[in-house]
Amino acid sequence: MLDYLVVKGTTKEKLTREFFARPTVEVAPDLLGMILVRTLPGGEVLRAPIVEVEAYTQDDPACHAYRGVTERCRIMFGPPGFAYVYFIYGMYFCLNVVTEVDGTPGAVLIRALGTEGCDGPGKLCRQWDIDRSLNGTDFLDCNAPLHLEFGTKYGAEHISISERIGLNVATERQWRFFLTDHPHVSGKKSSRKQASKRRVAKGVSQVKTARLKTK
DNA sequence: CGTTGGATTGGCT
DNA sequence: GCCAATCCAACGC
Repeated sequence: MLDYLVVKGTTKEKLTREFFARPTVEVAPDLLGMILVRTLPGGEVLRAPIVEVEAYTQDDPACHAYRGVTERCRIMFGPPGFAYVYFIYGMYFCLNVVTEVDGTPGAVLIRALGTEGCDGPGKLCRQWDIDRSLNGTDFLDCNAPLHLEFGTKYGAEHISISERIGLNVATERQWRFFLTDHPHVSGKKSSRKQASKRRVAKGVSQVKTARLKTK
C-alpha cells in the first residue's frame, strides 16, 4: 500500500518522447514504478504504479509486428509514447506502450498495476475500462483519458526478470520484468509456476476438430 | 499443488 | 479455419 502512494517529490520530472524512443528492452524495466493515470468518462481519475511488464520487438516471433504492418498493429510502427490496445481471446483487451523510434515497431505490455484487481493484462483493462477506443492515446498528454507520469524509480535490485507468460514461441527470451515480491504481480494468487505451456497446441486443436467433425 | 479445458471474438494466412 | 501477449473453474493426486 505504501508502494503506490509514494509519488516522487513535488518537482515533477517531465516525461519526454525520447524516453520512449529507446530500445524496448531498456524502456520496459524503466516503466516499473511509473504511474498510469486513467480518467474515466464520468470524470473519476484512477492512478496506480506499473509493477509488471513485458517487452515485444520487431525481430520477436511473439510480437504482433513480426510479420509487418497490419491494421491491428500499425500503431506500433508509428512514433513512441502512444497506447497500443488490442483485443484477445474473444473477451479481453491488453494495453501496451509503443517504443523505439518512429518507423520501428516495438511495445511494452503492461501486465499489472500496484492496486487491487489489476494483476494481469486482461484484468487491468477490464477494471479500468480500457478498450480499443483508447488505441493511439498519447501517454504524454496530461489531458488524455490515459497518460503516464514519473513515479518511484526502482533500481535493478528491486526488479525480477523471467520469461514471458502465455507464449508458445520465443519463450527463451527473458523479457518479463516485475517488482520483486510485489503483492500485485500477476499469477500470484495460486503461486503456480508457469511451466504448463500448451505443449502441442496444434495437435490438441486437431484432435478437437476431429472430434467435432465425427459428431 | 499441478494441469487441463472452456469461453468467445476477430485478426490473419 | 486456426488459434491467440487471458482468465477462471474444475479436475487429479
